Amino acid sequence: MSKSDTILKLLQGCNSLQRLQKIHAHVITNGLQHHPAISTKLVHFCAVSVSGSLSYAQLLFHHIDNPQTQAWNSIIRGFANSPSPLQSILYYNDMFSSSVSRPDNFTFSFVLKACERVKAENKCREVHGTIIRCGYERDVVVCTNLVRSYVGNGFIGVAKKVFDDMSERDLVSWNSMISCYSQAGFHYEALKVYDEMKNENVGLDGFTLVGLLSSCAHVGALNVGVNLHRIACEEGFVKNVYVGNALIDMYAKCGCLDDAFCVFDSMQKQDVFTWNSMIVGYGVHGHGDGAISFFRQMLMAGVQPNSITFLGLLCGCSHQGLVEEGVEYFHMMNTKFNMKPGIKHYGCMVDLFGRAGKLEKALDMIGTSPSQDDPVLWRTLLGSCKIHKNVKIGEIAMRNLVQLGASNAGDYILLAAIYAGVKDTDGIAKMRKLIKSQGIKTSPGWSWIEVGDQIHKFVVDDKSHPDFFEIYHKLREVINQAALLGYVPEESLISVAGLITEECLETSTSYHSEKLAIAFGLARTPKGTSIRIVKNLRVCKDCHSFTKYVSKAFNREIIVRDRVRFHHFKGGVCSCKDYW
DNA sequence: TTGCTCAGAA
Repeated sequence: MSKSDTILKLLQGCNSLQRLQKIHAHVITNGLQHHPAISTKLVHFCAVSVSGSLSYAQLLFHHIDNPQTQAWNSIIRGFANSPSPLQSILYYNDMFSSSVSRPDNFTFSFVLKACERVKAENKCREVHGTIIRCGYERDVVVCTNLVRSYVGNGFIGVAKKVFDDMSERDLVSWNSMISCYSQAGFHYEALKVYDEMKNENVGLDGFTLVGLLSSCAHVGALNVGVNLHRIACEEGFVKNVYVGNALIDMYAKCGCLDDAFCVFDSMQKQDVFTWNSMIVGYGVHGHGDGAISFFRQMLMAGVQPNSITFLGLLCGCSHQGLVEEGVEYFHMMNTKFNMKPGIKHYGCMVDLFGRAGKLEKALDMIGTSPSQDDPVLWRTLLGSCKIHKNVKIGEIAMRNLVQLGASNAGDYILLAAIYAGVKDTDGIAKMRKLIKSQGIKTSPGWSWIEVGDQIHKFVVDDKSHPDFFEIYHKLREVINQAALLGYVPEESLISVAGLITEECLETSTSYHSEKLAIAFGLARTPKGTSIRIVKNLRVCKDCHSFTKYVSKAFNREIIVRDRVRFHHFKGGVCSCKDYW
């Protein structure tokens, strides 16, 4: 066996950096440092292996006279997955300007990963052009990476076009499209991709299920989620811990804590994600005690909590008014678990004190937080001032938001509602004028409803639904039925001292998105079944009252998940006891 | 030597 063959063999069995350095020394003493296959292997090991070292890979790489494509690929790949992915793009540029070696399908896949991670949108487009010029636009892996890179850079439409134009799409391509949509917040689109996927006979796996379940959780698509759960059982994916965790999250976010627990209980292995999904689930439902109980069990099971565990706990304490417990866990982070509370934990504490009416303490909390420049903290405080009708601190919060240049329509509406709460008509007029004169934009309100396995989305005064004529007809009938039981529509916004939402600003008519969704639900679902609505904004006072009457008039349970919490309407009353 | 997965207050 020749010396170079011996060294190549040694390299194959190499499993640590120290061992590699010894082999490297051996390479040098034998004068083989310019042997192409050896130097390429050395660089590959250092750049890609978990026990490698990128800086050592760089050192080796710069000693190669004319690095071959494979060596370039290793260094580009290594940096693409490293904490400094920009380096990967710089090496890619170098390859074009200073090397005779040409990029191949691997090079493009790796550099696209780097573009995705550093948000290099222009580079992503440029690489796309090069891919076409070099004739790799039919490579399924390259195109899948291109889709991911475009989504990661915010070009959702371009990504979908690349995906649609792919000559071949395998299961990973479909999974990537779904998970990209899901992670970018395009949940409705993610579920639509699944509909397309079903016609293509590519099957599905754990990755598919996790992406889809995550989108179901976000939009509250329980029927689709339950269907996926059934498929997961049939196809043997329920043992996959990622799938189990995604199922727990889906059930919890759809308001079915019992089903979430069933999944939790049936899992053979529970990791920190599993426990967190339960704790957060109980937390967002306002069951602080449930979250605490799971937290204790988690510690007994020997699972180490992390920062999200505490967010779930603090959120639960805040919604249930468990101030003392919340304070205890906030301190415990530092004293017992050596974790520094982040800005989001401070946000929970501001909410905890604020909700409980301890507004001065909430204000102090912002003072001690790592950043007083975070608009979210001040906005949380403003929300608490609305609940407790505190004009003084409300104005302080607003002043800070304005100074930070972060005030939005929602904030002015909150302050207007605070003025309305104390019947300060001048204050209300001031807010109304500000909103009008500054042309402050509201975020558009929408409501989803799931009927069968389809999701129907409505906006205020929506006329885009193919059956809108029928829906409006039904809504008028529903309003009449509700009126027979005593429902009186609230006339206009700010003049009433009630809950005013952004949606109220958009229109003065009574056709808010959730009313349309409710009318549609009544028309399209069997009598006696529950109707589930998901909203992106808070429920307004008028819609809340309307939904109570509808639940009684039509003998239906109506479950509304708004931006902050769940409302379960049944027999004319709501689970929030009109306090939200 | 390529590509895809789970948790968060307001």
